[in-house]
Amino acid sequence: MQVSPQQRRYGTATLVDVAQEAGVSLATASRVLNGSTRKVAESYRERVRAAADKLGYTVNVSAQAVASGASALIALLVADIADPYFAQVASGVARAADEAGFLVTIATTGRDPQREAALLRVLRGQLPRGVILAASRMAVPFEPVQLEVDAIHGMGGRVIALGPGAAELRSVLIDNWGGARQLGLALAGRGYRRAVVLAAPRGLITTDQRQAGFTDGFTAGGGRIERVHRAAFTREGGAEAMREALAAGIEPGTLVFALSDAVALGAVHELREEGRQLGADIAMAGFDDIPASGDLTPALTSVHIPLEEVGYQAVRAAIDPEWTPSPLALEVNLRDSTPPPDRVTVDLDAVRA
Amino acid sequence: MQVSPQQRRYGTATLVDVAQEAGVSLATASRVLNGSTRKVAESYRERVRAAADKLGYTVNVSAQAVASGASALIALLVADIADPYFAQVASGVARAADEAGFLVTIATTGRDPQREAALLRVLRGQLPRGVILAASRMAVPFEPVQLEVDAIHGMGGRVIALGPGAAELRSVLIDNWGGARQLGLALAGRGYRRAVVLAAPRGLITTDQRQAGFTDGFTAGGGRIERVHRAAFTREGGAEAMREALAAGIEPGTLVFALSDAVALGAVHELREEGRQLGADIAMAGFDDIPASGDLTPALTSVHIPLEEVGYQAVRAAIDPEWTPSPLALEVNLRDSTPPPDRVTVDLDAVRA
DNA sequence: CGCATTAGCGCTACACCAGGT
DNA sequence: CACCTGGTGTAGCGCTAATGC
Repeated sequence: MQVSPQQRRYGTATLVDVAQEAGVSLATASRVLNGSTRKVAESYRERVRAAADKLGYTVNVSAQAVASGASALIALLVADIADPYFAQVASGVARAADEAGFLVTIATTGRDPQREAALLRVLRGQLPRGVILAASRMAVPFEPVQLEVDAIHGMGGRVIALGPGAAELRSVLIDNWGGARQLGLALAGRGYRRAVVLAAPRGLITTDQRQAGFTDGFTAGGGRIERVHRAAFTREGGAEAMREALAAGIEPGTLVFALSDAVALGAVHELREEGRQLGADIAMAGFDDIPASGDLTPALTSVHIPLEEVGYQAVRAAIDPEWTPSPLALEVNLRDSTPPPDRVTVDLDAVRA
Repeated sequence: MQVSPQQRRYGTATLVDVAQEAGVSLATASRVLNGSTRKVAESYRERVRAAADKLGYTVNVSAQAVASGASALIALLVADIADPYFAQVASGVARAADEAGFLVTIATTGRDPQREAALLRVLRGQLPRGVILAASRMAVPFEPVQLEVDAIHGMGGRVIALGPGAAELRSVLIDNWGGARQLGLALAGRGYRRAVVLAAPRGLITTDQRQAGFTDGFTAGGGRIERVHRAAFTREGGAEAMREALAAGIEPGTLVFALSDAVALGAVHELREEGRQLGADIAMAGFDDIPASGDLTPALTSVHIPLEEVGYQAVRAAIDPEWTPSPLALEVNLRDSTPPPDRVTVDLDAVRA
């Protein structure tokens, strides 16, 4: 925080300068330029605005924050901004924040709860109006994180969770369970009977819900979950889980369900490395429906989440007192990575059994 | 900026509280907790830290910024955070900022210079130590943007440009021209003789350089640029340009060079819609080598840019006075979207001519 | 040398006051 | 004269950095 002399304001006009230039009081200038509901005569408004324009004035938001005790800031916490899932959410957050005249600060947790807690503490120092917790939430809340969340509430900030509803937190609801169930039903309906699940470590609400929903739907449709392979909830994790799955043996015509598209993409990569074919040989379905999934050949079956909208709603939830959660529509997109399984294969299979 | 009474600090400890709790002066507490090189006896350090911990103290960065005239903030301006190119850069920025104890604010311009200027003005209000301009820069600087850049310099902030070197700005250099030239040479070397370029509107430094470099390399290798189709520098623009290109007719064995992978991905989508095949039928090369390009089948030939590193270096350039630009290594990755063109096709072609 | 004291950063919010009904 | 309307004056937000002891 060492500051060289010339770093200390040089050529940067302050409100005092503007007021002086306009020949009005500091208070009036403040009211014209930076909010307040109080009325100011049009003639004064003009003069102040002209002066501000002439001097290239910009409000010092830090000073504003110090004086008012709150800032027009939204803090966004994601696991990894390079991940298309979070990037899309961030896009919606940026759009909503911009519309509302808010600035966005972003930080990445790398999926480490310890880091998440530390970052929350730092972010709290910005007195953000809202904090959006997009990094994966645990079923059993991590104590230090919980403490920070409470502290943010204490200073008047709002904490928004994505996905699972949570007590004490506003949430943008994502029906992971329902979407996964629909997917399971649809794929069973297409004729799949055996599935292998590429899952994440237990404890993440999102993944637990997806796994449970899929299992429910797939078995309800007459299918059976043969095995579950767990690895990190990332692309690399997907490759790893798939390696494991292949080592354990996967018969042609088996469906592989990855708990996210990122995991699925990693798995597809691995599967191809091993010389297997995506589609009729090994079918694959993901979740999230990120853009890259559509570029895959054959295109990946997935459950579409309007992620940009999720981010947008999260900001609304943070800054609009009237906001109420409205369920976001998920959509199952069956594509060619899960073709109707070959009848012959199914019959042979029955015979073999 | 209206603040309800309970938004006004409640339960949030300040430095005064900590100092009181620890039984030391405000100044000492400040020195212990928030930097400064001045020495404080270990016994005092202990007491202050214990008090801070007990009260859950976090420095109010806004107050810090007001008092010191600078904040530990990096502002990042991108065209579109959902775009993998920018998402990867952002990832590197986040990592570097975190390492250095900086916070990152992010804003999206949507490729609109007008918006860029407006956002820069707002961001300036945060007194960021550095501003990273990742949104596409124009060959002819947009006046209002230039004014804001000057203002930021005036207040002691550093403005970092990505890509093309620029007078007066520190830049993380990306050798678009050289990379594109290598690509052109390599593809001519593989045997391609005719190329169609899917380009962006003139005026963007990045795209102009890539187009020029490719043209240089490809013709040097014995190839010829048949046509250039211009559309927006986005995925949708790629689809549009490809539509145009297909309408104008593309012979099998022709190489299509898209100025970015995003453009290429849009083009591939379009090409498939039209029933054409990627590879031997229509070959395609992109630029950037974003992860999604590797998931394409056949995988997309592209020029790899270490985007995460670009973001990382940008932050270093912003906060490290000693930083000097070191060229980042680009790498041409020839993949199956540009197979060696069929000899027969080439011969037939020669006969036909 | 190592601590405490304090001015002041830019701004907002409140208290205040002048003039017209 | 009390009341509104629309301006001014200024305390103080939490912190840093220069000065004092």
